[in-house]
Amino acid sequence: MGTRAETAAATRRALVRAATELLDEGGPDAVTLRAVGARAGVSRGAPYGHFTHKEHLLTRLAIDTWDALADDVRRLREDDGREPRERLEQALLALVELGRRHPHRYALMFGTPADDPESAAAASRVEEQFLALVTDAVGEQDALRYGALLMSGAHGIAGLELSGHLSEDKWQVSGDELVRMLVEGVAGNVP
Amino acid sequence: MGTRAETAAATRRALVRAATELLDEGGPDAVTLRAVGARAGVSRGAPYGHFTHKEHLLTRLAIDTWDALADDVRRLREDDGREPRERLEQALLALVELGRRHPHRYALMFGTPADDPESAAAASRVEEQFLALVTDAVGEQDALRYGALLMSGAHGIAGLELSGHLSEDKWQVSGDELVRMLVEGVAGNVP
DNA sequence: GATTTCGTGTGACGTTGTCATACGAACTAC
DNA sequence: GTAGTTCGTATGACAACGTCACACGAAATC
Repeated sequence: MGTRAETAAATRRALVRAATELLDEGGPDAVTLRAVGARAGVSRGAPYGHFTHKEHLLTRLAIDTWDALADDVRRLREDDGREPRERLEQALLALVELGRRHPHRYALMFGTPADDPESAAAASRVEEQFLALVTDAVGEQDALRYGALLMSGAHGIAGLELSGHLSEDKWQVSGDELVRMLVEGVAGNVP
Repeated sequence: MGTRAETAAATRRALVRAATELLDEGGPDAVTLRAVGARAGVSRGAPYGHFTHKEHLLTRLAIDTWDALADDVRRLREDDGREPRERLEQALLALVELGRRHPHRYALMFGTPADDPESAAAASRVEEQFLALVTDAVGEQDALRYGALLMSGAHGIAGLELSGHLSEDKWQVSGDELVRMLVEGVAGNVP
């Protein structure tokens, strides 16, 4: 890492890593450019050499999370040992689980309208992977409609869990069970 | 409005009103206590006489929106001219429509875990009203589970619409159609 | 070896949330 | 009616933040 381009790329990675850690540990308020710079071992102004403004850095975090999710779903798709419907259910559970494990990243992904084209592309890759699973499970006919319904359902379950509006005490049902009911209700009607 | 208590209450109302307008017009970033004070005709420090901190004021906005939604659903419930399933569908559509009409208020309601007990109570009132509609449509048995699933579905549809991940061009289906599919799939199985 | 490039450090500015303090008018008690 | 109290409001101040302008210095280019 002697060359300048290499150290600059390393700094950029360190910035993204620091921002991710700060977000996971302390939520969005903890992600200040000063703190990010400090944790990455650079000054408070250094991020501006790599990102135009703070939101640009946050968008990068969202893209990375989208991409990681796309990889997870892709791996699920390549697992031939399961029934299509079970793989579909696993993919929806992966989204809900992402919300549980990294709530602030999840909020970042869906928080604000994705105006950034790169972010939209990353989200599209997840949707493509997911849509293929839906097609395997319910057939090509109406896969789009069912896919939209399933994604909405899973996203709603994740969202209500995150905002604390899906207490198991109150509704007598867990998020995982809701995902199963969702798949059953949608894919069960289309044999 | 001569007495002091009256003018203070009027100021408080003006602050809430100003904050609501600023939120609707310019999103969360536009809601600064200075701007709220200015629009309400008071100084930047005046809000601290009525709310402990900024988040307290925002929580009040969320509660008011929850209460307005509860009223809407209650009115729907008292409309005896419709089939139970249609009223249920209307209630879910009301949630989605709230997201469309007041996206920033919607984000406020579900944005952060509702730690405030008053806010949780307001949300509970909506859930009670909604649960009664579900019971009318699918019976008392498993109404809780189906209610949770329907709420999740509607919330997910609203959320994906707000974040731009439910483009009709891509999925060949509108949010309203998804709500209908959701009610059909859930309430249709329980005659 | 001289010059250019560019990632980085630093100072500065405006804005924001929040607190301490001071003012003044409405309320209370005599 | 007057004196004292209460409390909503106005103002000054402070730290933290995002962001820009500028300067420095080492790597890259010739």
